Amino acid sequence: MRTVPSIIHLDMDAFFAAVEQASKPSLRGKPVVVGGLGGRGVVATASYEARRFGVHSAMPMAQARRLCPNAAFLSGRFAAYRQNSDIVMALLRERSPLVEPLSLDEAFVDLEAGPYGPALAEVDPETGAQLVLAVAEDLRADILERTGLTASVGAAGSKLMAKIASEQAKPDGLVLVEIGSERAVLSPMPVRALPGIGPATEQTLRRAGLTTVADLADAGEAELVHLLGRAHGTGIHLMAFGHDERAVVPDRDAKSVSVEDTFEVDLADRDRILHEIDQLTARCVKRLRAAGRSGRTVVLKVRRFDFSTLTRSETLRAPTDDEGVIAETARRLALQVDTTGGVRLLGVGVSQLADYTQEDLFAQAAHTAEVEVEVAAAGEAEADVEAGVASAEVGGADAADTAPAMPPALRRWLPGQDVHHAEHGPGWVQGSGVGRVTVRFETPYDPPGRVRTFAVDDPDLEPSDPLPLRRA
DNA sequence: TCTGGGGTCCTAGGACCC
DNA sequence: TCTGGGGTCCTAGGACCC
Repeated sequence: MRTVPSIIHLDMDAFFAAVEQASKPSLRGKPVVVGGLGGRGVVATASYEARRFGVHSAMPMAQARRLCPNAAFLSGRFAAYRQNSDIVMALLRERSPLVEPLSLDEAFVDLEAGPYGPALAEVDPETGAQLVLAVAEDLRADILERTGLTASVGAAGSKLMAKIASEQAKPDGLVLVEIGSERAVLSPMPVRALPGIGPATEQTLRRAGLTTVADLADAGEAELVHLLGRAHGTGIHLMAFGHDERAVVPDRDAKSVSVEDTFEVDLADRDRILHEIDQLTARCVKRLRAAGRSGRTVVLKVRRFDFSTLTRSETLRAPTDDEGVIAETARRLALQVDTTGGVRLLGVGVSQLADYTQEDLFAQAAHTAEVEVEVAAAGEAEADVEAGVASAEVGGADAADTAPAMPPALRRWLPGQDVHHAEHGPGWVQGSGVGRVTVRFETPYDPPGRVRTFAVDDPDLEPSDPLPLRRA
């Protein structure tokens, strides 16, 4: 048990939308919505201005447009988010080597392991809390100075309470939960405030008459285990008392790699489905190899026209990063799924990852031989596999979307995208349609800029990298 | 204009082995 | 003839998080 609230949880405020507003001066103070702009997109992040209209994360984009038609709707710029996330994480590591990122915009830090550790170990609890507050405010000021973005911070004696504190601190705030006050803070909160309690668990608890964290503490472990199962029940029982001994652990290795796509229109054609599986496999393998890993279990995910979702998996005899082996496996799994009525989403993933890549040619050859025997045993399946392979190869050969140099006429201009014009300099795409693209020319360092419209194939206009939010 | 994409952890049943 | 228990691996699905 800590005597000083030396674990902090940092959470950037409306991160994606805030990066957009910092990058694009004309959007500051205005509603901004970042997410999928297609017919089936959802909101990733809404700025606080957009939230006032009821727009929030995971909401269908169509609904967000109805609620807030005057917002700027932007597709994400992950390079820009990554850039700024790297700056923030580096500032955290100046305070302690024990930084556990949870996503691009969120992390735990254990200050006891860093330069303030010795001081925190010496002082009385009251002085320790003051020191933590000073460190956290200094951190928030550094982040603002280096990125122009605001962060909220919670400080406490455990991950659980630090996370709850940062939620209370939002936006642009700092909250510290004093050691010993955990139960008083938690008791009046709705059960949903506890991480790990989502809509389904909330319903289960509500049916049992449990709505606040105090109710959970009173219920007792046996009842919670009965309602929620062993692991979840005991975990939530501990949390309800503010007990949480989990350590801050940096550098967690990924346990799976996966790629998925929702299609604008459901896929009905089997050959088209097999072709998409090949494309997804290629993307999955690229990321697997970039991480220097290989996997033993191949997972195919299918979401059907009615949103019913299922997975099929197969575990190989040895880990592989071979695109052919993984694609062959995923295609075989696809043939086990009933796709009549259409397919809304396909996904390909790999799990049971091995630490490094080893070409186990013998195991792969043995596996392939095994599969051929199985397939030969089922005549109909054999015909399907061969038809699938043949059409996928044809599809791959003429797929223009993978060509490295796309002809300018086929270029896609996405709202929010960074561009550079030979004459007008840096700007971003406001919108495009009917052969035209509208660009606003402004940078993070200047007042709002002017808008101009070009032909979509204007040779002077090209995509560009995001600018840093602060000049070097 | 209903419902993204990338993950983690847990449960439960069946196979298989000792 | 009737009847074990435990452990591990694989598969499928579900809840949850950002």
